[in-house]
Amino acid sequence: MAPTLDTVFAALADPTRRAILSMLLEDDMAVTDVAEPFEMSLAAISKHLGVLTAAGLITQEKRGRVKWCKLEPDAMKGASVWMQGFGQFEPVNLDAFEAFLEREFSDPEP
Amino acid sequence: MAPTLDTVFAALADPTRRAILSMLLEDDMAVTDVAEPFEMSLAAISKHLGVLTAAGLITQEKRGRVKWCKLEPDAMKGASVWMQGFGQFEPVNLDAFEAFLEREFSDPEP
DNA sequence: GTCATATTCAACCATCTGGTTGACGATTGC
DNA sequence: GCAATCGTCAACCAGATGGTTGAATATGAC
Repeated sequence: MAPTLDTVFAALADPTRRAILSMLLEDDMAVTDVAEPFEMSLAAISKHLGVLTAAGLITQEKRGRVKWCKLEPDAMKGASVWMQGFGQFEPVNLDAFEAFLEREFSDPEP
Repeated sequence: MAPTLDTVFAALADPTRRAILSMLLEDDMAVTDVAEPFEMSLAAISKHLGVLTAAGLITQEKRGRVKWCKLEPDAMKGASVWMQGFGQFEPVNLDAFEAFLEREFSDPEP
């Protein structure tokens, strides 16, 4: 699923998912280990990981019976740059600018 | 309502709200004028503006019977900094950006 | 083969979200 | 005063979201 500003921002809007991303900043982790510090079911964490994967913020690789989660920080690039556009007051058409960013960052070149 | 990462990211997850913020980048606007380009009711836009206000991304000031909306880009800072913690995202690829500007301003759509 | 571990799936539920419509209060202009 | 304009409120609706539980699927260990 192609990551978009919609999916990335929506994924980042949940504190559990942001905490998961922070954990993965230190190292890759198995699903069960990701779930351990949270007071919710493994299935709920599995859903959160699905949202993060759909947004491109993590990738999951199955080795044996363990699925490893790996942070993909580049998926934040588009969102980060979009926000930076508000730090400097460019006189540019921001709607088109947003479309430009989507093409550049969300749509891997063939 | 205190702006948080939750409210800011959630507010940014909607394309209508991002478009509104882009419009406000150029100038302050009245609610009716904000709503004009969108194909939805004024009440719907009013709700979106409420979400943006709750997130601190805009402020609204009533002068006469007109309510003016003003961008507050500083509200993005927390979210921006949080993302920077995941890596430095170079600002836009300038070559691609110039090509974009070229298409945008000098090339009428076929 | 059998059992335990790792993870997802399916169904369900409560709540949130983004939209609608119609009524309403506030303000301006004639 | 009266009509028009600006914007919000309230009630409602369909669909998404975030959680649960229990069954199912893989894989590894013995």
